[in-house]
Parts: sequence; structure tokens; C-alpha cells
Amino acid sequence: MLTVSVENYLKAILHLQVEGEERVSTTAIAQKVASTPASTSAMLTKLGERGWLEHQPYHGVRLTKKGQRVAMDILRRHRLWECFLVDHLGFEWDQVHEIAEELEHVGSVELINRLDAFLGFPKLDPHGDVIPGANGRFRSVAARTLLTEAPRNLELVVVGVVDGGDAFLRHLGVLGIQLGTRMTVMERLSFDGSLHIKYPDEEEVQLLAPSVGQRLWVDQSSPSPEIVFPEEEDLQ
Amino acid sequence: MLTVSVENYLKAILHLQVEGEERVSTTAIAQKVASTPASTSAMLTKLGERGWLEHQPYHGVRLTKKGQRVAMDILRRHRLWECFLVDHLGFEWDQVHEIAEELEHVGSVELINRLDAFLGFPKLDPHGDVIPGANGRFRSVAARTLLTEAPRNLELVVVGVVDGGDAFLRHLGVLGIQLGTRMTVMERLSFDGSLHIKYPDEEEVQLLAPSVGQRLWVDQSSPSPEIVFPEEEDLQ
DNA sequence: ATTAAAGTTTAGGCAAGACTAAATATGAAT
DNA sequence: ATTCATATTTAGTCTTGCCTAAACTTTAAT
Ligand SMILES: [Mn+2]
Ligand SMILES: [Mn+2]
Ligand SMILES: [Mn+2]
Ligand SMILES: [Mn+2]
Repeated sequence: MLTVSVENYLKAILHLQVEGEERVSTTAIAQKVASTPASTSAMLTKLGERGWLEHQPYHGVRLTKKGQRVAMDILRRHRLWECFLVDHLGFEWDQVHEIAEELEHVGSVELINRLDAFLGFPKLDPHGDVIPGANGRFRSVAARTLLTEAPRNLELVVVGVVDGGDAFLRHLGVLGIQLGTRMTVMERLSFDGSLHIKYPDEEEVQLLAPSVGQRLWVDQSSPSPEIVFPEEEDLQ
Repeated sequence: MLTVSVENYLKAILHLQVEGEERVSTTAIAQKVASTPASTSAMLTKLGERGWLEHQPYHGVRLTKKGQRVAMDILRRHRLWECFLVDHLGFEWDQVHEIAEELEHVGSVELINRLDAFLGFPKLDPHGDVIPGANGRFRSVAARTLLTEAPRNLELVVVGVVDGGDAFLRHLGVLGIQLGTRMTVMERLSFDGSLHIKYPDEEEVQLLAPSVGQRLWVDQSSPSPEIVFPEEEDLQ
């Protein structure tokens, strides 16, 4: 069995790999797992010896196929538990990350597959992130664009958030934005990239900071008037 | 936060206290947590220093009120998760203990209270064991007798098992016995305490070993003909 | 080409929790 | 009262995972 610590490192590295560059730096990993570069360096050596990643000293790491598979499994567990917490226990989307951070380490394969079935094999977690399947691979994802880069004068729907920490999620709450919220970009201001946003049932155009617009995934709004929740979307 | 190890020790001690004698011995605890007496001795010293138990060297331990409270919480989490696994994920009662052994260490109070509500505030877990409430105390339990000591010629219903390890639970499965099974004790054989058992829809009387009869909790069968599951019983 | 800042690893420690082997206490039997 | 088997604790190590401080690479700037 993998330790909690090892699992957290592997998941952090997967995260950084997916999001970013070729090789993942020791410092970036240390930051992600809230540890020091020294501790992280020691851990990376060990993870390398055990075949979960390739470690080129002073030049960062890259997960092996084997390591990637393990990390995807942890990500799968994390996101499935988040679904359970929101859909069945009534938590808000900004309250579930920390709890899922613990639940993800319960290792029974049988448990997680049954949970998956119980939840109806969801494709997206409460933050719009894709849930890996039992085969350890992402299911194909729908086309999505950052709000900042979306076309103007077209009704869009929020389908996910980028790197959704609880603080950001609560800020969205203040703005009245959640998954399924529809909006139209009227204008992109050249000064700092702020967006003029029009909501369907409001008259006034609102100003949205680029720090928010850069972290919202949107898709073309479906023609149906009711809010479409991601669990019910066809992502093929 | 309590470590997994500390939680397992406290729960083990609670178990031994409830079941048995005044003071709990180091060896008994070591056996329960699958560790050595030496390791256990060290742990007991520490648990004593932290105020969870009183440790009289060479004479065993006793949980303090504070320690009891903590242990009851862990027991609560364990049994609520067992309910979830059986009632909602479709596990059998002999498959859930190990998984709950891990889930019980996820510490969020909010999580466990919402889970309790989601499950409908069950009073008994899938093995017929009483689930402590959010106040950390057992809810009042219905009268129950060991099958070995139950009166003859009276229809009984199985409401729980004593110390139900997975092996014993599977043996019950072979015998066709589960929670809710009804039976009548026809005779108690003086040789070894074996029981002659009559099942409602069977002609032949079956012989039941005392090792089984001593580990089944029974109650007087309710008059209604359908099987009564414990979740629906009124235990006040 | 040197130099300096930034990133990374090594060195040396510490705490938790486990183990084995050895010492010591207890309690029952002589 | 002594002896002896059993239970318990102590001593000495080990592993995992973390830390700080020091040494060392890399890389970018002079
Ligand atoms: Mn985690
Ligand atoms: Mn998520
Ligand atoms: Mn446990
Ligand atoms: Mn149980």
C-alpha cells in the first residue's frame, strides 16, 4: 500500500504536469504539497527509485506511465468523493476539497468503483474537472474555452473553473457565478483585459476582472432555457 | 489532529472495556491492534500523558471520560460508514469492516453528521451494533438476549452478532442466517449446549453449534410476517 | 569569462511508531 | 518463603517523513 504522503506527492506532480511544462521542478512540487524543497528532493529520489517517476537531479521530474496511472487513480477518487459530498450530502463546492483530500486515500478499488456506479458514473466533478475512468484515463472532454478568450456577443455557459481554490470559489459565489451560469461577453477592455459581461435576466452590463475571466471555462450555451448541469451533459 | 494509530488504539481499548473486565491489559490491546506488547506499552504511556487514559504500570489501563468520548466518536464514524457501504453501495456485511477501518479516520465532524442525516440517523449498523449519537453516547438499546439463553418454543428474530469477524459472518451466510432471520429454539442439548432450531418455512429441525448460538443476539419475533430490518425497528 | 542569484541537493536532526531482545515485576504454585 | 511462568516495561534500532542549515549546480547578468 502507498502511504498518504506518497500519494499526495504523485497527485501534485500529475497536476503540475497536466497544467504546465515539460519537467516539473522540485520547488513547484514542494509548494504544492506544502513542504520544503529539501524534503521534496528526498521524496523525489525515493519515488524515482520505486519507478514512479524519472528524476534528473537539478532538472526536475517526469512521471512514468506507472506513476501516471497511480496518480490518475488518486485524482479519480478525489473527484468522485467530491461529487458524493456535493450531490448527496449537500455540501457547497467550496467546502469539499479538504475532506476529499482525506477520503482520496482510502484505497479499496471495489469501494471506488461502487461509488462511481452509485453516483451514476459522473464525468465531471463539482468544479467542472474531468473525472478519470476506472481505466485510469480521462474520458474525452468537451471543447472548452477560457472566458477571456471566448468570442463576443455569444451566450456562453460556465462549465468549469481553473485551479479552483476555496477562496476563488467563494468569490464566484459573491459574484453570483456557478457551474451552469450563462453570460455573454460584450466587450474586452484593452487596458487590463477586463470584460463587460451581460447576464440573461439583468439589464446592466457588469465588469469582470481578468483574474476571474482567466480562470473560468466556458462553452457555447445550449439552446435549452433551463440550466444544464454538467452531470447531464453529453461530452462525447 | 489525532493520528490514525492513536485512534485505532483508543477504539480498541473502548472495545475491550465494553466487552470485558475492569482494567484492560497491555497484551489484549496489543493483540487487538495487531502490534507487539512492547510497542503497545510505549503507546499506552503516551496516551496516558495526553489524558486519554489512566495507566497503572503492570496493571493495565482505563479510558478517561475524555478518552472515552474520543473513542466513541471513532466508533460512530466506523459504524455509520458501514451503514453507507451496505445500504447504498451494495456491499455484503462481511465486506465492509476493513474499508470502514480506513474511512473512520476521516476527521470532519460536519462530514459525519451529514452522513448520519443522509442515512436517516440509523440506530444500528449492518451487524446489529449500536451506533453512538452525535453526543458521543449510545442511544438506548432494545432488550436482546443471546440465542443460547433465549426461551424455548418462542419465535425469535436475529438482531445482532457478537464480535462479528468476517469469517463468522460468512459462516452465518452458509447457514442462511442474517439480521432479521426468524427461528425458534426447540431444545438445548445438555451435552455441549447445541441447539435444535426450527425455521419458519422449513420442516426439519436443524442443529446449531454452541459456538454460533453464543454469538447471536435475538429478540422476540414481531407478529408481522415480513422480515423486519433493524433500521426500521423502534428501539425505544 | 566571471560572478551572483536562484534552485537543488546533502548533511545532520527530530518525532512518531514499529520491532527484537533483555530486564524486571507479578502472581500462582510449590 | 521461594521459585517460576507469564506479563510488562525498558533498551536499543529501524523506517518514514519532516525540518534547518550548509554545500553545490545551473543559469542569467555583467
Ligand atoms: Mn490527500
Ligand atoms: Mn474538484
Ligand atoms: Mn481504523
Ligand atoms: Mn459493524
